[in-house]
Amino acid sequence: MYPDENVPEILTKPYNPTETEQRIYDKWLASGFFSPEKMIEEGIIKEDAETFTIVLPPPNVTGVLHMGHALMISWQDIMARFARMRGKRALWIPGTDHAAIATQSKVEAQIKKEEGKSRHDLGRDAMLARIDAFAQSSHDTIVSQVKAMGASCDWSREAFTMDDNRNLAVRTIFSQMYKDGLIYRGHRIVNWDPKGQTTIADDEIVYEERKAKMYTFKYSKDFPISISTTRPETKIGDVAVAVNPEDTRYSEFVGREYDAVFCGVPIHIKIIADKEVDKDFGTGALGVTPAHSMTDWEIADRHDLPRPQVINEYAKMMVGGENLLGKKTTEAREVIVEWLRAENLLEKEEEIAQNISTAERTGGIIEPLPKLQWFIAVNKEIPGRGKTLKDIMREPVESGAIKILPDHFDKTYFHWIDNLRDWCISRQIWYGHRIPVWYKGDEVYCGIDAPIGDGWIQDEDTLDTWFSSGLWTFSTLGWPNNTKELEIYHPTTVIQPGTEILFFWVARMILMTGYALDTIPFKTVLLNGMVRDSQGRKFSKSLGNGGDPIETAQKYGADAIRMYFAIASTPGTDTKLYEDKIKGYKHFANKLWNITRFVMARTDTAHWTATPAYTEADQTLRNEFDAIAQDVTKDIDAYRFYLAGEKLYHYIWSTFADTILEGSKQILDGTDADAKQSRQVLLATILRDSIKLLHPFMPFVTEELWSLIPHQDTDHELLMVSKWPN
RNA sequence: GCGCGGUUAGCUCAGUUGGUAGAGCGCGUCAUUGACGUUGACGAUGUCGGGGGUUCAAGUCCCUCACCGCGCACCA
Repeated sequence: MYPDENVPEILTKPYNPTETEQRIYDKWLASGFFSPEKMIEEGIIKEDAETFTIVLPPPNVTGVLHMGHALMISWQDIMARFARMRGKRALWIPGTDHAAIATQSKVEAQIKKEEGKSRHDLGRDAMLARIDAFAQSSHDTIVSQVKAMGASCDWSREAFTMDDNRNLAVRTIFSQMYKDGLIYRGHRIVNWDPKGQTTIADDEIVYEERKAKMYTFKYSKDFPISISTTRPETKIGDVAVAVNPEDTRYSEFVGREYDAVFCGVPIHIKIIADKEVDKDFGTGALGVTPAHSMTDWEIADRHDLPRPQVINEYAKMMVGGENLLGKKTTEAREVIVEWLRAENLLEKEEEIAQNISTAERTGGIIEPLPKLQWFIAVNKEIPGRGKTLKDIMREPVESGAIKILPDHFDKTYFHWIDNLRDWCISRQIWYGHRIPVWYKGDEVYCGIDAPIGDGWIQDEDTLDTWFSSGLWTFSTLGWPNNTKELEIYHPTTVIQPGTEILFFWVARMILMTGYALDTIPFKTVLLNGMVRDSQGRKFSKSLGNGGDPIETAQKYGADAIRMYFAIASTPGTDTKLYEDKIKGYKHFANKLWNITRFVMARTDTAHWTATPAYTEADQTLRNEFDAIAQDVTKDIDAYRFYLAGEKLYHYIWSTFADTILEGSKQILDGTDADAKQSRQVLLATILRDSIKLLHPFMPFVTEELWSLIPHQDTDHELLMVSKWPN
């Protein structure tokens, strides 16, 4: 029986994360060491220490943190704490994202539900005030949750994608791009979301497979060619029938023009030949509707065709007689099909599977419409640079200046760039960065600030949220001001987004940084997959399948969730969440707690501070540990947290506790004084170094234990800034 | 249609450069008033999706097929 005289009272009870974590986080905050400048001031690191910079992918201010955020914070904090302990000038910049359409539609839905009002009932200013209030409260929740996960972010540098500094950055880069001719206003066919009443970018479209009816018919009895469509209501807007140039069935008609009255609407159809037409699809003839189909718009470009619009922003018919005018597209479709039947023009009706385009945020069915919008030209040469924005996006990944992990994602990335069209950046919503363009009569002014003089009216539209997110690595460091911080901390070291925002965000950051600073935003892109429930489903409120990391942290400790995500999740791959496993890591924290209790009970301070002199057997054990430590260091360096975490878990539990510690009992109770002394030092030093190695993964329990064990002079009283072993 | 990923123990997943198949959970047997029951010891379970190839040696490299997931394109 060993008296616990060397053991602090707190260690005699099981480890209690909920009692500990808040206290520890406050201690870290009070130290100021989340700011690298404070570490320099205290002499812990040198001013010229290598930098490690990471920006937090800013969570949307649309509510609360979810498991995906918990994963993201777990990995990033491992990197930040690891870098800090290795003596780097480590900076982790936190922030939140205004998320434009996501936030606005959330608040709109809430107001609609609770007060039955639309945003137009409230008006722009009142609506924006409501959104701001919501965003502020979401922000506060999110920040407290990020802290609860133990994130060692430098809160003094916290940013918001729509605060004053970031707004200045947006206006600055917009006007530069405008002057360079890379941003232009154009009347083009865009993805219109009738539900959200805004345009959206190509990559904001989500395709859903549905069954649809395809109708085959002729415009009129004497029209020579049959066409097929799933959307008969758009055919009022047809101006041509296109066939493949090689299609001999129709070659005699090419060049001819016909007039018809289609469901009461006069139309004029020209027969044209275009290579885009697949002669094996349907009848091999395509009714060309330039205003309501992307490909048809391009065909119209090539053949100089008119582009009459027949469907409006509310997905209702804007031409036709009483039977059509003002009707929803789905109703109009019925009307026209009935008319075709009555006129005996309908030749075939068949069910086909088709991909329908929906808006990512609102779920609205996309209606392609011609509209006057703002675009970024990705294929245009940048004045004085001899390359395009597409080149800027492609080059650093091609050359290896930016490394994507897992590396097979670079193929996906290049594929996306190759298919990229001009980026539509204007949105008809209110919440977001207002486009810095003003109009007066025919005059157009673009600048960082409003033009001088009366009568200027600012563009009503706001910018795609990813426009400001694209500036995140450098706008958070003070750009467009030429700050010292920008010089020191940029390009950042690594960024860690989910695979689903590789295009939305990663590509846009590379574009914006390459354009504005002629450099890269980061050197490594570490992608994480999605966190799903144990059945592989997405977490969602409607499913009620949980997914609240804070609730889970209260139950098992933030350390347990962090260790879980470190080990259970590999780059680029989805992770299913199992509570039992998280529970296992809570047990592990307690195991470490009890290991410390044992070691402290059988050692005294001298063993922790002595210069080690081991017996041969103990030296071997120490060497084994050193090898593990080196491995772990290499693994973290190479972003293999799952390997590092698992090695530590195993070493500490199976090797250190079950083998070394169990084997020590005999030695400690034995009569060989040298062996005993050696073993006591061994236990103390391996434990101390294990606590260090584990700190990036499980910062709370390790910091708490650190405060209880004796230290060497070379170590700091805070584990967070103590020296990494090896 | 093009591309990417996955398929390893009952379940969930590792397996970094090719060198005798691993972990956790679960399961079975046993132990224990001695740091910890949030414990310990021991144990069972695998034609590493199918087929072919390269190699002294393949879960790992190459080809091919199947199924699952995803991205892009098409979507008249």
